[in-house]
Amino acid sequence: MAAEGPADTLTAVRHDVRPAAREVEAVNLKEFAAAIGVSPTTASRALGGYPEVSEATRARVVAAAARHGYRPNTRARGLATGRAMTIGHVVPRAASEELLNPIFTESIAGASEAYGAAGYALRLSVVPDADEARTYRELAADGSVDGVMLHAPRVGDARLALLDEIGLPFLVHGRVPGARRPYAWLDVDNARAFEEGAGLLLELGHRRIALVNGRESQDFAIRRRRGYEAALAAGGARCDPALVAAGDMTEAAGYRAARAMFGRPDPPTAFLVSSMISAIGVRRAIAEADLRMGEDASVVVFDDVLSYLGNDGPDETPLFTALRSSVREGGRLAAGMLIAHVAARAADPAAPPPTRLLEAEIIRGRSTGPAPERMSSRHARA
Amino acid sequence: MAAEGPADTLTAVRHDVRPAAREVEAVNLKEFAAAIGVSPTTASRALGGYPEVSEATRARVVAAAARHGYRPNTRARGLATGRAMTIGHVVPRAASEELLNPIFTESIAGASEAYGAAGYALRLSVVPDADEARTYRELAADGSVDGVMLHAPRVGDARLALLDEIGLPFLVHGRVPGARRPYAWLDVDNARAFEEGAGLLLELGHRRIALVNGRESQDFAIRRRRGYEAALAAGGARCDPALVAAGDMTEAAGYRAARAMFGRPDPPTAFLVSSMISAIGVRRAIAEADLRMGEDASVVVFDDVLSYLGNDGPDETPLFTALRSSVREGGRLAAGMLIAHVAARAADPAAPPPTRLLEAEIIRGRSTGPAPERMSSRHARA
DNA sequence: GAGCGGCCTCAAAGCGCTTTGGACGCCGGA
DNA sequence: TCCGGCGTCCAAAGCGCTTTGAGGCCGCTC
Repeated sequence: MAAEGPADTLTAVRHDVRPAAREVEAVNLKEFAAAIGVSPTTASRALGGYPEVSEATRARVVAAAARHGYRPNTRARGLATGRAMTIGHVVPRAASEELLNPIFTESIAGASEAYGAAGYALRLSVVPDADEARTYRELAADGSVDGVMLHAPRVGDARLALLDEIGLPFLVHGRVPGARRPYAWLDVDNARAFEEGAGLLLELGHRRIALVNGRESQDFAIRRRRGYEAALAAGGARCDPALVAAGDMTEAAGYRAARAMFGRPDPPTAFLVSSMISAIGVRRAIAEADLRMGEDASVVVFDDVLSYLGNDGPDETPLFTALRSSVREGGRLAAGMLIAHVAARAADPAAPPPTRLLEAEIIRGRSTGPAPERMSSRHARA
Repeated sequence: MAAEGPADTLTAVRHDVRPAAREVEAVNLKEFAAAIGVSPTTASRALGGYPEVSEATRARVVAAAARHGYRPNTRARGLATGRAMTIGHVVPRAASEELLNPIFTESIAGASEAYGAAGYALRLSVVPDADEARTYRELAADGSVDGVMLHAPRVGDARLALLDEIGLPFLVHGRVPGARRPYAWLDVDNARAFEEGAGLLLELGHRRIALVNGRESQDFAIRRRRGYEAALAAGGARCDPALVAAGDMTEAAGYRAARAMFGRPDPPTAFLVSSMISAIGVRRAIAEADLRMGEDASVVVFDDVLSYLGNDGPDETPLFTALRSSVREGGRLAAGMLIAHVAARAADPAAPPPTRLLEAEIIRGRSTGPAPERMSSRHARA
């Protein structure tokens, strides 16, 4: 069981590839069953939860397994059942270096938790960009995964067709605009969230509402703008292109966008911001313009709830008024759906792909307030 | 091969656990070999690169495999060879939520690249904190990994003893102070790096050098302080405890630490900072004190080269003078060492664990300059 | 007291691969 | 011409498990 077993003295190896020393390998079913005095069949069934064994026996076997530390060998089991009990996540290297990185990470962490709870494993591959398609093919060909999760969908994402072609079940965390066939996905209702956010600001009397968005090569950014526009239209507010920025979701970009808008003759009194990071930049611009956030300028932010990026103000109230939807929780839910989807497809290859739209929760923080009486500019308070 | 195979009409399933539909499964060795007119043995050997087949045959088989998209089934192969060809990374949930997160991610990404190149897979488990030990035991018991990588070592880390006990090969990315037995690790020479950094500042004439460090519950922080102290001692500079801060490596913490030091009667003229993020905070404090970085106050930073956190100044020169060591590259190297270690241990269970110390590279940026003539204080330039 | 479930065992057939021990054909050398 | 030897391939065992089919042994019920 431990490392001190007699060295196997593997002499005269014939090939390079050799069975590994047994060190890590644990007892096998036969030995385990013999040790507790049942047949391998019974032990297997007891552990597998099949109805053919009595409750008493099952309990005894399960207890013994826990005590002995016996677990059926994954590979043997997989070989027998035909299932890998593994979900793949493939991240192209370029993407792994982008700012999106924390989002990936967070989603994957959530998914991993869900897999663990369901007895699944997560296989992570960070691959050179050119190898992405090949990786999927290999994953399918050698049967090392039962399905894959797709992150950071792109417009007209080629991965969907590829995976359909090779018959590997998948689920997209996000949505793919322009997809040809139905596919499984889980997404946040970005349009609705931004519609609500803009609606809130309108209710507070704001008319000059800016949008500090992510790049529109990303599906969610497009949807967010649409929601924003819809709200403004519904509220009868004019939609000024000068108040819409789309760029990287960095502190610096948020700062620059907001500062530029403050420099205009008719500056915004409120901001709808696509990420917490950008919002910090917007806040900096507000402070620099000698305005007070929540009084002279309101901010509503979309908060992905990245775990190490809190939204806590000095007291209990959140700093920012936010549309909140946890990416990690999203990853967790997506994982559950994917597992179910894999099972459904195994039973019926024509099973329709599951989809789910999460609503962001709106929380009131200290960054929003009624629109200032008069259009405030950076000089208004002087 | 594709999804359109006739539905298997799996009727009257007896149990819940059922062989998955064959959709994803590819052709097997027997079929493949038959298709190209060789025996399974020959095909296997050709693909495996064994000397028993002629070059001509091998080429033919390999080409056919590429064309057919044939890859030996991972589980079957693993079962036969006794190797999982998989390395596990276990991340306790709490840790995954910490600020350390980006470091983890980056190291794992690097490792994944190396595994991929070596034909290994990475199995990632984010587990509830209480389940960490159990996870390792299970990983060993069901044979799903050949070894594990350890991140974020803690003082007297209990995982070493546990893994030794269950006989699972591992490698630590970092080092564990107070370890009882030799273990495999890869680490950056933090002491040397900070010694060099402080040395550079001393050479520039600085005597009041501050250290803005991470928490000393982390091994690297302790080593960094030691390096700093050693350099000061060697340079004959006094080591003022008021100029040493240890805390979270956040922008805010860096800012606060530097601001507090500037508020003292005898402020520092230079800073040695443990992370790029903190350095941004330090820079903010410098600006706020109406000083110029690189002139009135110098900064040397340890740069983990997180891919989405550049150190580029306006022109080609880096913004910060830095001790640079890429975490991602570290992960990559660590992965290679671990794979080799696993193989070595399989051949000889008593094989000594490999270790490696990486030297950080020092790069000159715009944040360092000669010590100001007179001790500058925030009022000196007024 | 025969019949019947319930629980369990045994034996065996795979899952798809690697690896061994042999066998087959073909070569050059004797 | 015959034979050893080499290059090549084959048949079969076995990795550890699940799953099936065929009973066997209980203790019940009727």
